Amino acid sequence: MAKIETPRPVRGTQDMLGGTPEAFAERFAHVVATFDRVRRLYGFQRVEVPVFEQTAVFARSLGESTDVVSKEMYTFTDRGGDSITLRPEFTAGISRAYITEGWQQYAPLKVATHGPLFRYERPQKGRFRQFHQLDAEIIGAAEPGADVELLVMADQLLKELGISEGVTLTLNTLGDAESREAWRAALVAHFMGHRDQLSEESVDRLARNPLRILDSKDPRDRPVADSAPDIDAYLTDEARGFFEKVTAGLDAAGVAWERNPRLVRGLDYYRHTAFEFVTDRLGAQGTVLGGGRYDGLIENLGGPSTPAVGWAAGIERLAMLVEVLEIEATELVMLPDSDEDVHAAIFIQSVLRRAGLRCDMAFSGSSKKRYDKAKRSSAYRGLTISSADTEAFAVIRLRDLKAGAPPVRKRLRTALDSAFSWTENAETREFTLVRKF
RNA sequence: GCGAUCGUAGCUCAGUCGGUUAGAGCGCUGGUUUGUGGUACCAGAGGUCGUGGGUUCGGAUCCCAUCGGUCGCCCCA
Repeated sequence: MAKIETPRPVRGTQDMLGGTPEAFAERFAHVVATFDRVRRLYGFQRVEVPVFEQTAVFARSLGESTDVVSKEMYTFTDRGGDSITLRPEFTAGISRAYITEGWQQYAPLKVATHGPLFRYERPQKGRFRQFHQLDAEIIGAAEPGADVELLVMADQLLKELGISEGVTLTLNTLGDAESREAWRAALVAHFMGHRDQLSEESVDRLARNPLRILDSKDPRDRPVADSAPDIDAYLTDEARGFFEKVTAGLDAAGVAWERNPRLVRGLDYYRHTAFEFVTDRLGAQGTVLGGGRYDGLIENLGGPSTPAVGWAAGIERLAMLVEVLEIEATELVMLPDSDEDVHAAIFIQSVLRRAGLRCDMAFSGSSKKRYDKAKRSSAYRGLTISSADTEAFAVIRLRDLKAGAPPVRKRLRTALDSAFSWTENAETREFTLVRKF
């Protein structure tokens, strides 16, 4: 018979198993749970949007011809002939829903979501083809207070995850449309003047995406990039005022921030505030949480001119930074003394579990093997279950397996009450159980 | 799309100037120890050395190709 070949996992996808020493699945869940708790503190409503959309949703919002759209999306034609794309981000889908579901009536809308996203990229540390993000958006608020609120929430989230140490909020303004155009023109002029000193890649960027030269990693570009003009001189009074209100709000909330005049965005719809929480603990992927104001996006999608601001954070990246969590250990492992006691053990275990105790029992094995297995596991205690000489249901006894296990005897007594009348021998500490019903 | 690096048991790895039957620890399976208890003892299963080709009397080991993982570049919504 031909050997069946197991299909390999798709490149850039991950499988996460809980209960392992790395506890990655637990850390992942912890990040999500913390986000869900914090977003409620700020009054962000949970929103659910589809995992796939018509390709146009992302193509229009991102700009038809960018690399991202042409090369880095999971796009396919479905059976009905429609072009469908797996969401590479949350913002476009939420914006589409804002328009098509009439959510304008709730503006300003504060929403949060999380889930899987898909990008056709080469995987590396902290980058996957299916990955997961937390997302928060405020739609329909033009005030800098919205930017502040999102940043304060992000700051609290990172603090509550215990990873704010070594993570810095870096902040910039891209100005309003007028400021941005003036700055862009000045940058192009500056880079044209030093064209011969730029890397080949940056010469290419000059035509495609000149702002991106500013945050180039190539050391050859740094002198020219560092001497390029900041946006400050090109800001309109309005744009400057907006940015000042954002930074003043952060100061008022006690959120630490750093100005990074080299922080830019690849897409044209960004206005005013752009920010990233960065760290050096994730290899080449420094950004842990990033976002900004995208006042032009909803209009790009055919909606009314609507101001909006939001951020997203990679759950895997956050999970890599949080401490390894203590895995919730089994409290009681059933240890039937012989095969005849297995059914009694099954019943007792079901009673204890209904009462909220974390119990487990091996599927097979002699009492010795069961004991060995329990001893090697992380379980706190064993519960031996043996037949009684009398007509009693069973005799049970607690056995410590780990030093420093949290007390359980009191809860055990209460749990037993629900199904047994029992006596506890003060000397041997054995419980003799008699079924109530 | 480009580059570097790594692929040996379920896991972590040893073995590689070419030479008997490819090893260890952990895990797994079975057994022994008549037991308030041991991180015991014994045995066993499990490998096309990623895949294909080449050089050679002989390849896990050298060469080429290919696939896959990891990390980086590009890109970063």
